[in-house]
Amino acid sequence: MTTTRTLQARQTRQAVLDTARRLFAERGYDATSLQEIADAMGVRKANVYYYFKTKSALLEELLGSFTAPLDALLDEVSALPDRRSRAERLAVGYAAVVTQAYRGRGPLNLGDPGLQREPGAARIIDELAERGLRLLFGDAPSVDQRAAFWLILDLGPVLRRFDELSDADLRAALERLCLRVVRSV
Amino acid sequence: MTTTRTLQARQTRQAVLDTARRLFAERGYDATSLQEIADAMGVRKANVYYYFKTKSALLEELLGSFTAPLDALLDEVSALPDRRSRAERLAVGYAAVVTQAYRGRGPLNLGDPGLQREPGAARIIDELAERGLRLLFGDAPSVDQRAAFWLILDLGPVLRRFDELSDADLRAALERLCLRVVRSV
DNA sequence: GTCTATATTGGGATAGAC
DNA sequence: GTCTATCCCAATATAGAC
Repeated sequence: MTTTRTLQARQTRQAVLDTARRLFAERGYDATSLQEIADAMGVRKANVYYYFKTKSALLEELLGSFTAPLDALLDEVSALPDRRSRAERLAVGYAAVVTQAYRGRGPLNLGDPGLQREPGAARIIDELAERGLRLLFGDAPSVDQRAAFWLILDLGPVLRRFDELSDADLRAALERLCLRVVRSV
Repeated sequence: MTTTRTLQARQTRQAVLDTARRLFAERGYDATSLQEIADAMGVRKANVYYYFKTKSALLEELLGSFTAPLDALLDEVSALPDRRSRAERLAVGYAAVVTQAYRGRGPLNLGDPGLQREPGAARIIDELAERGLRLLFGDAPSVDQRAAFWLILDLGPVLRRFDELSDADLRAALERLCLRVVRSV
């Protein structure tokens, strides 16, 4: 049975994740303290630690919820036959995931130096990226192809500049941007 | 006259700047302590404070040495007549400056959340960017043009992936990348 | 100009009551 | 499950000797 307490637990845990994602995006991972997360939620810091043993554990779970839809997208794309349709589907799907993540709770900035320094997070990002890179450009991507790919992997700096756009307009703009960058190489 | 002491001062001050730039690039601004900078230079922390009153003062001077060549580039470009030649000159110049900064002492990652949070640094970056944006695309840039511009403003994530390229190859790759992105809109 | 020593604050993390 | 209280440490920054 689902007790009141386990329900409460689910809610609080999710609130931690949502708040952390927003604050990590706004201020960066390193500059966001668990104290600030707790304050923004209206709970005590120790309560946050009840759900996540360390700050990096919180980050990794957060990152997982961001990369899971991307992994699913790569699964789907790997079934497509030719490179062109793969690029198309990837751009559309990527724009959707990024927009959703950003507009829902703030983006997870994959280029955040704080993430690169957490070994677990860096590994997750690298593996996802390598898979996408090979799916798009084959096993021996050229320098230009790799450069294009790494350029669009982190859309955080772009997203931050388009607060005035509707979700649909933002997603469409990102689709066009990604498609143009990967198609030109 | 130039005494031994003022000479020493110039050297130490420059060493602080070089070391800080390298560490900020490698680990991020927030994650780099003045203690680490001092250790890497082989001096005491208080000595670093002798040259820069605060950590953010150090950042701003560093940022200035990065944006100065870019400002000069914008001056030069603003004298060109048509948009196409401007884009060409900007891409070439931008690639050169970024490569030089990166290979010389490590890049200054303009997308570092730590920089965005320092009001002085954020202002410098925004002013430079706005000027470049208008120079490239006129006074009313489209959504796609703005997206393309903000995308290439921070090449840090791309640079980090090309340690094996020679300076010349890296610069050439960045030129092609920038040109393709801004030309396609 | 560089050092030693220290003040002070804030962060991550844990113990134990309720 | 949430709280109060606390530990420990690292970071920014300053004072004053050499």
